[in-house]
Amino acid sequence: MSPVLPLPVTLADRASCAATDILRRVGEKWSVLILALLADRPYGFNELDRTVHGLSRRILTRTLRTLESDGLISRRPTPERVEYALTDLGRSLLPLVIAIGEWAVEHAPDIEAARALSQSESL
Amino acid sequence: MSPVLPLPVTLADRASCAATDILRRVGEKWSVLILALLADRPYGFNELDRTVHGLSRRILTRTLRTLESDGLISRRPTPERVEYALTDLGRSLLPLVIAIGEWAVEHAPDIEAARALSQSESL
DNA sequence: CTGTATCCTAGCGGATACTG
DNA sequence: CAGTATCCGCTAGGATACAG
Repeated sequence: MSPVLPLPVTLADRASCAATDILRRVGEKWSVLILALLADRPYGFNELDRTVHGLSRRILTRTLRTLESDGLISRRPTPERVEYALTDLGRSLLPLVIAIGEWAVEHAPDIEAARALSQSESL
Repeated sequence: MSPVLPLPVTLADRASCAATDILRRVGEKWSVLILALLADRPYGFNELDRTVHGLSRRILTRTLRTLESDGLISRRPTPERVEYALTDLGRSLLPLVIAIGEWAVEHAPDIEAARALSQSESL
């Protein structure tokens, strides 16, 4: 009935395709964390490097570039450092992402249970 | 998956870690679309295969397995077919994902502009 | 301080063919 | 009808070293 990917018809279809696009970008391993940090205040490059443990400089650079090219964060070089900050666009997206995070925290037991169940079934 | 980050402290931190976890699963290429379809009614395997063009059987199977093991959809074999349906958990998540999709549709021009800009800058 | 350059691994996404 | 089995390319993620 509903013709899918090429021609999304319903709002849910169109929204779901657009959603996947964003989810895949924001779903990159460190994107959300960086967005959450920048929500408080701007950060310098090395500041981010020091703050986020386990994140290599290479990946940090790439993640920042991606977020910047999507217009979610801004990059402003100053004499002392390069400052990254949330844009208005990024700031408007953040609540939605945080909402998913809160959903995940709230339903963690259900998800855990489901995974444990499917785990035990596969044995 | 990875044993996540360093001790998340604030609610935003905790939510952002949990968010990444979910985003990465739901961000799989066909997950949202399948969830959106099942939001209407249950579907059989081949019905999904026929409805979603461009999706191979192998990927469909894997996607369904993942969604099922996360408790977002249910799998019920009947004499005629195997029926996949949204669970309550999945149904509770869907609005949040759709919200992101709507955000994406609404801000598509901004994102486009940002990408075009960064594209032209790199030349 | 702010990155690049190289090299490597694991996993997603897909094409194609086969199975009970 | 509902999947598996094989094989393959691409890219995210990371370790390490070097550079302006």
